[in-house]
Amino acid sequence: MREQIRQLLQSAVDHLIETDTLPPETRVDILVERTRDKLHGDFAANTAMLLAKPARRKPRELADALVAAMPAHPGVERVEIAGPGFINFFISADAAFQAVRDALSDGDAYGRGQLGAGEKLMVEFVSANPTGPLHVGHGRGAAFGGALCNLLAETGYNVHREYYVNDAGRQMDILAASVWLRYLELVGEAIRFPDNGYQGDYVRDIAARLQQSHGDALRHPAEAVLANLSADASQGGDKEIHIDELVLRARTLLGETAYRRVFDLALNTVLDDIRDDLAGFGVTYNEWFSERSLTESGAVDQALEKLQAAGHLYRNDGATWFRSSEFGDEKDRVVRRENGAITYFASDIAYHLNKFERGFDSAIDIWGADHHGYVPRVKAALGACGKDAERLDVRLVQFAILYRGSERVQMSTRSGQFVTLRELREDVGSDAARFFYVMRKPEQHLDFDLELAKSQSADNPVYYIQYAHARICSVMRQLEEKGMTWDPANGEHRLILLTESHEQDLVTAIAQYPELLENAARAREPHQLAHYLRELANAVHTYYNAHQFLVDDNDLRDARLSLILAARQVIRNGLRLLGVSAPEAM
RNA sequence: GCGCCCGUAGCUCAACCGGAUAGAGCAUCGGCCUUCUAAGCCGGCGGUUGCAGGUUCGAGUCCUGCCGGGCGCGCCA
Repeated sequence: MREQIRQLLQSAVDHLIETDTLPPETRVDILVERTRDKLHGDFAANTAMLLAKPARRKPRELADALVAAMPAHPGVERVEIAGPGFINFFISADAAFQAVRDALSDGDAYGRGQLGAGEKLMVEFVSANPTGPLHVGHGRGAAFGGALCNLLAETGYNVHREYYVNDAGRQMDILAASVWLRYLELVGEAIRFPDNGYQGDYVRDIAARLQQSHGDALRHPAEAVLANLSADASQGGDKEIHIDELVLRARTLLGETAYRRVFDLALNTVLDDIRDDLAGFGVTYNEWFSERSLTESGAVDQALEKLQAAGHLYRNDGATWFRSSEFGDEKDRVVRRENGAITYFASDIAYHLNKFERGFDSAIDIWGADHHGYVPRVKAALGACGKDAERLDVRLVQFAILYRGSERVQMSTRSGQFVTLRELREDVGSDAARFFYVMRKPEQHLDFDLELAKSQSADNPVYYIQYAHARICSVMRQLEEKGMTWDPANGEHRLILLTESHEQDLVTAIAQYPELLENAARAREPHQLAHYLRELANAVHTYYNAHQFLVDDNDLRDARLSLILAARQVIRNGLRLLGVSAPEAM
């Protein structure tokens, strides 16, 4: 309906241009909005006000002309001009009820749209380093990314969900070394665990698996492991140098083959855990893309050669730098260190080039907000390689700040002090967690009070919405128990009997759903859907309390049941996009 | 110091590319269960949208400058 009204206005504008009421070449974005106040009708357009300036005429005068030039439409009952020049549209009851019929006939497909027009879009999200379990900070990225992907897919984008696995970096080496040191402890060596090693219990678990599969085969005497190491931080030294020496020691003593076994066991164990965790959270991927595959295939070298050939690299202090400052970054960045190792940034350049070379029309990256300084350099690299950096859309998600009561919970993967996503799911459930995460717009800091989420989880708005769904299911069970029936065909014919204001409100809410999805997808804001569902649930609960559905009058009962079943369908569809279940009973 | 994000009711947050009288939940006060699930509904209280300018027919929304909070500024990832 909104689109039809937009077209009516467009033809009116065209007509005014043809008749010279408006100057030729007049361009205006015709925006049709839902009204906030029923007195203003169902839809409103500000077109006349926007045209006032180029036309040098008063808005209300133009509104009159637009209305006069507008073709008739059976769904539009009347049009009014109000306020400073709004054109308000009142749609017919029958046109409004069409949404109810659509929701019932389209079922799970109700709300789907063509905004994306099949655009091939890659969304990369979470992509946490596989050096430990996901924590609650990653949970927000997972919930947001998962919901956004669903939303975009529902509105006509061809969405590819991807997790970038950082399986090639120094952090992974530190994890492998940490596992090996814990293994040495298990087999009886008196080693000293480094300050900068991974401290979590999962490291010991992986070490135990290593012992199960390899016995004593990877054992080396503690003296050999610890010999001639520089001081650790707590010994007055540099923890980074210390840990790098330990990694090197592990590679040397174990040899490359055995070291790779330890490394891969650590990687695969953590990755399996992450995969399982996300699946349990309702988040799945089309592809887990390996960083190592980029280095091993030579893609990173090729990317650097490409930059080199274009003259965007230079050497300074023994390192190789990318002239990113010429592409909008605040300063140049190192891509190859003095010791010859490529930087994380270099493989990220290769990865982002790879995204476009794989044929995606555009890409969305979802990052933690602490990486915001990274955006300009990645876009700079794309630009320097001749790609359109505008096709990369980086969405930053602010941190979820955890509280236990009023006390802030400090988290660090390295120290092993964090609340895992798995713990959160077990405590508050996936439904509540996913909804809570996605309720706020991503750039808003999220205060996540664990005590509140656990102790008062019934207050979580997700239950309010689920309850509306369950109540409708319950009505249908009661229908059967009372020996009554619902005739869908008759219900559709009798919708005109739904004249109560609560019924009108619910009809409007149902009709709004496809438009809402489009708005939310365009803005990349799944939280709009969460808020919409709350309002829809409110309309259901209000209606439920005000009117009896299982009445003796067959026609009225059929009509009312059709309405609430349409509402149930929308709740179900919306919750599905958010990754939240729609229980039939609570 | 520079950059990005945020600042709206006591608290947590909405407000659809700028639009009509800034809305919800929680908290608080008061009503509604012999009737389809009270995890619900209805009503009251609660606002100089951080401050000061500017642009506009119109600003919570855009621009400038302050104030306050968060994050980032590495040959780490």
